[in-house]
Amino acid sequence: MTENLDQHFLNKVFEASGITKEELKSILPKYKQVTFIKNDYLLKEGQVEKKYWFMESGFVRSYIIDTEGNDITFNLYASGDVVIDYPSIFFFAPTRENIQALTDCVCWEITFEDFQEMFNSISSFREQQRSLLVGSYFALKQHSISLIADEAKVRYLRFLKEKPQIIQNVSLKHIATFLGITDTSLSRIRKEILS
Amino acid sequence: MTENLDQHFLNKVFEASGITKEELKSILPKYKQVTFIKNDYLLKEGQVEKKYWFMESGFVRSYIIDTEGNDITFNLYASGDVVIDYPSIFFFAPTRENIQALTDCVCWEITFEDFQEMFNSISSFREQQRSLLVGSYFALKQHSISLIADEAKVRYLRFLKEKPQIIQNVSLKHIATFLGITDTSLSRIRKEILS
DNA sequence: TTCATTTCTTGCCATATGACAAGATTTGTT
DNA sequence: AACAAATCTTGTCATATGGCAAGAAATGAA
Repeated sequence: MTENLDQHFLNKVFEASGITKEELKSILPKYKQVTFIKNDYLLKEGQVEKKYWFMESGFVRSYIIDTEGNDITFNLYASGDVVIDYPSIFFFAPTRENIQALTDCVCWEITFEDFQEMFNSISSFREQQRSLLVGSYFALKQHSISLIADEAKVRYLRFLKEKPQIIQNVSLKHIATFLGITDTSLSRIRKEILS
Repeated sequence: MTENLDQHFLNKVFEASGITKEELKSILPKYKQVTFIKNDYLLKEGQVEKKYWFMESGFVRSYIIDTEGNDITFNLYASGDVVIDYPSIFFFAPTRENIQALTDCVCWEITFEDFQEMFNSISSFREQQRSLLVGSYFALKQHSISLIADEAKVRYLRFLKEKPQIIQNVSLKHIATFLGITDTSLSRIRKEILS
């Protein structure tokens, strides 16, 4: 890992958030580049998450197994996204969620300790991280409203528009459960859209 | 407002969060007791939220009007809950949501400035407020999964168990849209449960 | 290339829930 | 008390989506 090149990706992540170059010098070294290969688990049900990741490349899926044993995709992540289970990491609670690499991935990992230390000492980092959390909350809120208010076709079309690269790289059955429908229904919806 | 008595409620809110008596002396005065009467709006679509509330008594509903003009309850609040639209307050963004008192309410109001100042200067306050946000995120996550994985009857029964006081005090049509169904369906589900 | 596995599509039928409308009941107002 | 308005229930019918299974297509392994 050549230090200068490695930092390129995170520089891009942080540059828009009012963090100074000086602060970046203490922030960036806390992030470690890690790679996952297809099917690796970033987090498994029952574990307490102690670190989280910025994704540089690849695709990741989080899912839960519901009470009837169904596999339900809770979220799909791509380049630029933050992969984190907030409740587990902040409450030191065993997660109910599995997070798995769908493809080989390059990620930037930070431990909760390092995060916590910088969150308390660097106010611009604090603002940026809080924004990420609120942004996740907002996205989840939109998704939740969509599940109630929109029919499945609309949810699919919206997702297609917002995350085309995910539609192209993730299998339909995973996208379907994320949208709250079966793969069969999604297949029919796609057929209907084509005509 | 007699200072000593007024603070009783917030003392209870803060006491479990490791905030010292000393710190409470600077925190509590920032909260102002306010009352809303039935049908008052705490927040209206298009506004930027600049304060938020701890509820001491009463019931509050947040709702959005979707693209087809349907009124959809997004959340229902009761005593002890925090009434806040995180994305609006943190991003200074006009909200899409309406927040309205369903009954007369007593609340404790804090402005975003005061919040922000204490968030940056008092670490235990910061932890407590971050926990509230993560807790909201977690609740929303559970609700979202339930919308996908559970049939309507299960969602109703779970809500009935978790928030019985809301079921007893809020009209069915509001509870129904919160659960993602129509009031007609909810009425049938209730009938079915009785037998 | 060949075979096995996974993914996607399609058909048939079942079912949960919605749309609409009419009563019944409750609540609020004067 | 008496009326109006809002809320809740119920009936009939429509429809989006699910369950299951079979085949087609794509992917991966040897």
